[in-house]
Amino acid sequence: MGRTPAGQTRRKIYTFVRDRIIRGRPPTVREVQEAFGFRAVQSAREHLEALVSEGLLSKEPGRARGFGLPDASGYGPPARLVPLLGRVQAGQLTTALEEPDGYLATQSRLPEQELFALRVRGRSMSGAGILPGDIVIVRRQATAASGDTVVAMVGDEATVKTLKIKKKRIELHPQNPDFAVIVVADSEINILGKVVEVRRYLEDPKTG
Amino acid sequence: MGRTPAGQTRRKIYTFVRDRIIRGRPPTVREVQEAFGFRAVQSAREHLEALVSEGLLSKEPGRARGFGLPDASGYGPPARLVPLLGRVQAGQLTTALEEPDGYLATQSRLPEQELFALRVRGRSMSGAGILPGDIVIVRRQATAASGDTVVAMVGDEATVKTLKIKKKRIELHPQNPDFAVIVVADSEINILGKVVEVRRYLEDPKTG
DNA sequence: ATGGATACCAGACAAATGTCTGGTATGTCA
DNA sequence: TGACATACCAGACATTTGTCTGGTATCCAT
Repeated sequence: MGRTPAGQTRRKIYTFVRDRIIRGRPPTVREVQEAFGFRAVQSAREHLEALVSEGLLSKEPGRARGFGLPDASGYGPPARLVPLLGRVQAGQLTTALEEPDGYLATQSRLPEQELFALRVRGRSMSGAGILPGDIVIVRRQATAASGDTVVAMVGDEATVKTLKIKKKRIELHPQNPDFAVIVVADSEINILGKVVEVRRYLEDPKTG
Repeated sequence: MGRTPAGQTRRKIYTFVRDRIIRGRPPTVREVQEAFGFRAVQSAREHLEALVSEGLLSKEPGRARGFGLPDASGYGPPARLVPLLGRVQAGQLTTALEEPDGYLATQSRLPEQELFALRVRGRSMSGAGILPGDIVIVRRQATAASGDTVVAMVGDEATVKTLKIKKKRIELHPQNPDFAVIVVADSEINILGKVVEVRRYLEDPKTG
């Protein structure tokens, strides 16, 4: 019946669908139909197919709620959750991973198992903008390049430091003049991973 | 046939389903069945229903891919995307919001429209651990409390500062001795919002 | 005006998916 | 041992959902 200017409804349908996907469940064709007051399923379907042709949506034909966001859409890969660990003590990483304090949404393409998040204690990295209470997201790896910010075991607890590789030894540099450089033989270093992201929540992220 | 120790398979199914929801589309009962090698749909169904009873999953009966993550699950609300703006110039916030540089996954419960993200320029907030290139996530609001980290218009560009409310005037404090405090009459202040989160990507978040 | 494109509609069919009934085997515990 | 719960299976049915065919109305450019 009535007719909408070209592209207007289309755009709204796109935002609607995208929002639903991000929230965890794409809409069915009929849900789109109802949300926009179409009297025919086909109307919704045509818009949706058009959005797929434009590359704004992807879809798996024949499957219920088959729409998705294409990887190359600039909206980032689908989010996934990374376990947040309160603290990690000697040899306890695997155990800690099984009982996380919570989960953080990230957009990393890495397998979930390769990432974890850790709450920072102490001011030893303040000079690098990593403050107590901040959360670092870490990619698990046993080695790292000189200059990388890493999580390593120092004594019996995991700490964040800047890695410096020297000829015969390895140094863990704090970024704060009040703390001392830690020097270890390269056979003794125990690197848990490399920091790929730092986060700071200035208010409760759940309520805020 | 074979039988698995109590709860083991159940736990794996939970992780599987949760992961799929976060990625944007919950599995069907039959997808769970196949993923775990059940020879009957009902087996998968029983596990799923049990997870709902335990409160680990929510579901809408009768609907395709009807499972979801309960809000109170501790895994945070479903992720949603916040638009990332490269820079904001005078009066351009609304325009900028329509053409974001990308999107970031967050777990905020706030409506999507109330949040935006901004890339930080300059070292004026280094003392607060906010470095150039960092991303701040901002809740849109025209006022804020003294001491809050805010995004405000200074000249014709948005900048991040600490807000101090004095008797008759408002001060925007940098956190860096090299920068000067900005003093404005409280009628002239133009606050875009309050910083609720700071992020720093130490390697390319898409490849990393 | 006319052909084409867009936006929408009505009704149906078929596949995907949720749900159900009734069963077997294995473990736990009184 | 027997009652009970758990884990699983086989096969079917009903609903939801994707898909299709054929149509009307409006706008635009030629």
